[in-house]
Amino acid sequence: MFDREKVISEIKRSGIRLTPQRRAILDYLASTDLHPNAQQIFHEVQKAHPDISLATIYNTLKRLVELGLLKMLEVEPDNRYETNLAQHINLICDICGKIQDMDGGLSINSEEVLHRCGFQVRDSRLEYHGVCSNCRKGQ
Amino acid sequence: MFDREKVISEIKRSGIRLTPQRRAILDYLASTDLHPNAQQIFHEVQKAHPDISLATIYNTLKRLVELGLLKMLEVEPDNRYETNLAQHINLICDICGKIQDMDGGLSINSEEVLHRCGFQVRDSRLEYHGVCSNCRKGQ
DNA sequence: ATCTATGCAAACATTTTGCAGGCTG
DNA sequence: CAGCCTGCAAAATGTTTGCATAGAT
Repeated sequence: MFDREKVISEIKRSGIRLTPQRRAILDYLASTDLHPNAQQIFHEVQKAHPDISLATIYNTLKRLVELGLLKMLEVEPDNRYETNLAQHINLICDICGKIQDMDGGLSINSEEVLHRCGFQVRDSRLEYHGVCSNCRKGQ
Repeated sequence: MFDREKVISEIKRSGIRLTPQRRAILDYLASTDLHPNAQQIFHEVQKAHPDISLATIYNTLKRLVELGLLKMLEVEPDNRYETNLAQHINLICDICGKIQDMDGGLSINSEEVLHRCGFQVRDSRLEYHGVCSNCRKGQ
């Protein structure tokens, strides 16, 4: 899901510094598929780095997104981060907010979009909103 | 794209009040496919209603979304609103922020998602991010 | 006449930024 | 040892809320 070693070597290659705080953030991201938000990452990383600040979390996440090593999901009430860079569909539960990945893509391809709309596709963002299996039980 | 008359009758049926401000907001939404944000709607409606407040814009938009008459696109830096309720893909330009619609959907259907992931799909949100035709010219 | 909607301003919450000092490479 | 990164706090910004009054039904 998130090859910590590969990401670290990519960071070194890019020239940005690998601090203990950034290592801890990467460790957490490599360990979860919860699509956490900044606060969750903050609380988790705080366990090992009690002095870390939220600003460092945000700065690091921004860098990782810029480097293309992390994807930010712009969902309410606050952004979530995912490490799965392969094309997939995010299943987002309207009840509990859980996000799970489902492999799959679109039938329409980039060339067709370029031809039909003159739009050059660089990235896709595919979401299904609904009710997850857990929340369906409770209803 | 947005049947103003149908939306108005739906509003009346639902019991929420149809004020001049709300009419003006609906008129603007029916007239554009710009996928405007709250500020743009505010500025546009201000032309006819100089005293309208941003809070009224937000309240009305929220009501319309709750009624299912409008869709909110959770994009940075601020949310956009779209009146096209049919299944389609939003083409979002990374350069200028323009959003255009492209008809089309996913090859995977709801029953398959339910079967594969136990997830009950209620809505989809499909976006392609890239560069629109206008911004491609300038590059 | 009732009760929701409005406008105003303050409140909120997430994210960003400025700065002095610390640590990576 | 140069310069990026950190933590802290303040700022910025989109959105929500509280309240008294106006207005739709």
